[in-house]
Amino acid sequence: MRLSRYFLPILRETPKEAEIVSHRLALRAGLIRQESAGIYAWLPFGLRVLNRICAVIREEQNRSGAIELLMPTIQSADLWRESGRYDAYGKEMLRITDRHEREMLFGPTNEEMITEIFRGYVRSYKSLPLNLYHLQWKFRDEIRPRFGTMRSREFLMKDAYSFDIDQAAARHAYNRMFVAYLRTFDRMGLKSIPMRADTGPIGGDLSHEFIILASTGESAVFCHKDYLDFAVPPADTNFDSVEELSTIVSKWTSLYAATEEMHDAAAFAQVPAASQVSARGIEVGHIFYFGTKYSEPMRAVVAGPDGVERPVHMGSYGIGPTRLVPAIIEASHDEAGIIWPDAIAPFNAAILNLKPGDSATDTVCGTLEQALEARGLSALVDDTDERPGAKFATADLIGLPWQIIVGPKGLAEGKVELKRRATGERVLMSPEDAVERIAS
RNA sequence: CGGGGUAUAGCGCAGUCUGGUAGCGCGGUAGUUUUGGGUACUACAGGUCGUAGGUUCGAAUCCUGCUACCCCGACCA
Repeated sequence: MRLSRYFLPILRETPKEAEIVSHRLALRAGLIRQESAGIYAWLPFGLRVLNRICAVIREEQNRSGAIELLMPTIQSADLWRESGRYDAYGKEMLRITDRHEREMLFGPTNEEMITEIFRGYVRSYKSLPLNLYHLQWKFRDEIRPRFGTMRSREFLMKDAYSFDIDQAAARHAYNRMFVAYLRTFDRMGLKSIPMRADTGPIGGDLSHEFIILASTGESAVFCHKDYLDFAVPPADTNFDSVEELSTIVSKWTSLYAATEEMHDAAAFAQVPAASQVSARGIEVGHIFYFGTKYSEPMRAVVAGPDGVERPVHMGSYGIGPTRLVPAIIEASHDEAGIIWPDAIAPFNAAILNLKPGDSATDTVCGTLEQALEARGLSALVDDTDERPGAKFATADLIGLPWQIIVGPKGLAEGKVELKRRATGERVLMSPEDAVERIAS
């Protein structure tokens, strides 16, 4: 992709409304544009990041055995009356009346709808376990949205819903998601810590928030520092093995870790002082087991081996991709701009043509782009008329993991300069070697 | 919802106190210049001063209502 033909509105100055670094950088690097309070348009560059985050989430959800579907954003109020949440949810729910005066709502979550779908088809324990998920826009009319897409009213959520015959089976479903979440955040370069959490209005008695530490986090968190060095479960983890997963989950819940609401100062005091981490955190995922809270009132029942019908045991599991974008920026940036982790970078490399119009630099830039694409990698070629200094500043701001600097000076010796954004390391090498290095 | 702010060109701001018909920097366009860390110069384009009403010969400026947005708090799958 040539930058001169792309749509990347970069801001040199910081819009005054942006208080935290991820919000500032998301605006300056042309990722998002605010349209109303808590409502954002995703510009092309930001959308590429969002899509890559969703791709990682899908891979790990699928690996764990979950199955993707897609439910609508607009739901019927009647459905929510069945669970009793239509009145309970309060002003945070955006209620809509259609032309026939039917009461509708913009979904803040989908427990009711997925339960309705489930009960329409599933009758037997033989169809279980089942975990269905989707990635869909949600709307919660937050009292005060803030920090860009960190807490927005309209946001994208991956929400998964598990169905099992009993509590023991549901526990395994919970563990599947637990492990999938550890892997998902790790792949995005984030150190997530599962913390015992309040279940809130969703109910249930087993819940963990996945928190990443960040000074701008919205909640105070307390944990044992060893969590930061725990090894994340590998890709070949057997998600069907009850024992294997429960061993992993036991390990990851063995040490103290709690959010402010669940904090137990006495228990935390038992942690050696040198290992106590008292910090702020961003919630990037939240998982719940809530048993039959919805299946009972909504009559989602399945027959067991004994022929007796019983309410299905459920859990729900959320990740906010539109919150992950700022969370990743908070965790990975420097003075000059964003530093995208390789797994979710909008392009793999920036190719800086320091002298567009020069046949040598033009040719090498074109060759590099094609060579990268042949390897399944993407590149953004800066072919604009800017000064080299401006191009360096732009490349650092938008934070692609690699920069290939192509100028007449280096080409005189047949070399380009390869810069790693994260470390700032710059090495002169042949164009072929640069491609090789990025692909490896 | 309580408290505190803001609204003037795409972005950041001055001008408002003391009313006289709008300005600076960045950005944009054209050109000259420069060419490995945000180059310099010249010219040009771009604003119903959030909105509705009032006072006045005259309102960005004074008064009143409204709206939007931001910050703190409470709130928060």
